[in-house]
Amino acid sequence: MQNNFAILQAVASPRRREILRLVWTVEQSAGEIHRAMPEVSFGAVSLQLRALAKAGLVEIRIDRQWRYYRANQEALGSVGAILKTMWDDALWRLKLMAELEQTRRGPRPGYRSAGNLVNEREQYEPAGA
Amino acid sequence: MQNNFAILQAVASPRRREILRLVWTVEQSAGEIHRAMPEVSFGAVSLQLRALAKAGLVEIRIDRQWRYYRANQEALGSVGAILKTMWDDALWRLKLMAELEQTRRGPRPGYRSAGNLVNEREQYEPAGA
DNA sequence: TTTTTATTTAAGTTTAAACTAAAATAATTG
DNA sequence: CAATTATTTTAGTTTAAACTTAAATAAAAA
Repeated sequence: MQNNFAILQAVASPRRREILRLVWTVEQSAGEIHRAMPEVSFGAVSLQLRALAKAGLVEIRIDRQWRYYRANQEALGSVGAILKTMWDDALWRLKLMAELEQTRRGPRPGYRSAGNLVNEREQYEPAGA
Repeated sequence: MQNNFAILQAVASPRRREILRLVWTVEQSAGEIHRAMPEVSFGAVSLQLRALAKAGLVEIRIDRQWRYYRANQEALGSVGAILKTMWDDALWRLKLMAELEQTRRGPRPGYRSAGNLVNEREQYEPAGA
């Protein structure tokens, strides 16, 4: 059976969660993972990958001189579902913030500068409403 | 909304999980909690309680000079379900081990010492099977 | 075989968490 | 108010995790 303690322990680290997210649906080599997080050394990435492997949370496929890592979603069990929710929430929040930024940027719709219409008011309702 | 990161972080510590288990269904004062884990100092218990409170995982009811702590199961969300599963599993495992111990301890069923029946063989199947 | 590419591992350092002991706070009782 | 009880908070220490750099391993290409 899965060792839930080890899973919670492993998943408590933001760095390891970041790695898990990167290899959640696609396998990636340690080098590719490192390129996605250059703020940390290659060695650190390798060590965290080892920690994840020790907890059984990533699977490794060896091909020539490369080792491809991939999240073991089954091993993560319900903890995996929590991670997915967290990531989806974060994405949703980013999207919402981007939209708010959009409405804040530039003059309000219908604003005229030197007599010229700068920001045409969009027609939100269908024409024949 | 609940901060899942903080929850995972808080729940990664065995000590904090132990405290959560103690106050899962009944409220307990810091002193009572400490009496249940005397291997650690009172101060340490208090600090972990503060950490749990900061993450919103315990609620506090103040009555005179006592502060009663209780797990906030709602705040824990799906992480709470994982904890409960862990604890139930551990209990189940302990029970199983105790049973195995039982069968190992003493003479095998039906053994006779100096002509006397020492360990009566139990009737596992219903009489009329 | 030397060089390149990919990665791990070891040694040592930095940083953060957990802990202890003791002082501080706070309500209660005599 | 002094003493008691319950608990928190502070200061300093211990322990463990995360990290960096560099050496080691290993497969592949020149």
